[in-house]
Amino acid sequence: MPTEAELAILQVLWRRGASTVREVHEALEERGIGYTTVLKQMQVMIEKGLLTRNERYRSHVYEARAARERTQRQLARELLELAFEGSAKNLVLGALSSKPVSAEELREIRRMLDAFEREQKPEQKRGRA
Amino acid sequence: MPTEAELAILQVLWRRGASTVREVHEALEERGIGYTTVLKQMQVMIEKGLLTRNERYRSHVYEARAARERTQRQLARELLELAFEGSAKNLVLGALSSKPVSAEELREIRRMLDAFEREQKPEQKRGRA
DNA sequence: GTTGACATACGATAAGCATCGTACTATGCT
DNA sequence: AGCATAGTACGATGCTTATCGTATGTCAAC
Repeated sequence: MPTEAELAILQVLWRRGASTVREVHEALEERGIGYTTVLKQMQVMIEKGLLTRNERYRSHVYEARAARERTQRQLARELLELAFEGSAKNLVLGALSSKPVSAEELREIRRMLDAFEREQKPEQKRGRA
Repeated sequence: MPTEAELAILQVLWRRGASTVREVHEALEERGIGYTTVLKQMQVMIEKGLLTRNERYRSHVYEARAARERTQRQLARELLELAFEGSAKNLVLGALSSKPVSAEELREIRRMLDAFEREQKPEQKRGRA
């Protein structure tokens, strides 16, 4: 369970892929946060197992250890238990009412639901693996 | 943005309605946490504006200041920005894949989507105030 | 081989969180 | 009145987070 600052760093790494501290720091510049702060945070994240790094070069290259989707799933689960009494429906409701959602996005969500329902119902014979 | 421990207390208050510290403590007993700990936390939550209390009786009676839905909406929004790059679709996906969801719940979610789509169409509507 | 630029390592600090112990207070029973 | 009980208030502790400053290492170019 990454903290807020850690999530900001993870977001950058997920978006850019493997990066140096300097690159992450620059991507986070709008936050007005010091270089060594980012460095230290990333070092701590290594210890926590959130990142891996390649030390072959002078500037170490960091990478997120877990895929974005996996972390997101875990966070959703956590929030679900902590604040939504496990009700996925309410979490979805919260997500949708928390900010205006475009019709386009609503459509995509619906498509996702379709896919989900198909997958969840294995009583029907499936042709593909 | 309530912390984890604070959310546990809020959950109890939302479920039970106005309650004394003792009642909250008992509802949380499976956590094996001390009485004065709960008391202190609730006092802090008063200072933060998360709770209100009625001191008319010897045992003060506490109540959540914000409705469950409002807090949930805010939490969803927060997680959305922090970890999902604002993509409601991905948050919904995360919620659904984080644990098995019953067909019944899927149906309800779909119904909710319908309601949303209808609401979004005529004009830009916000959540209730 | 000294220097400047850039890197990492790491200790220090201030704030917030979760937890509890102890002190104090009000109530009711005998 | 005096005591036990059940409450609140609050300080202290240990831990984590976010932040930064300083020390130190590396390397290229003069």
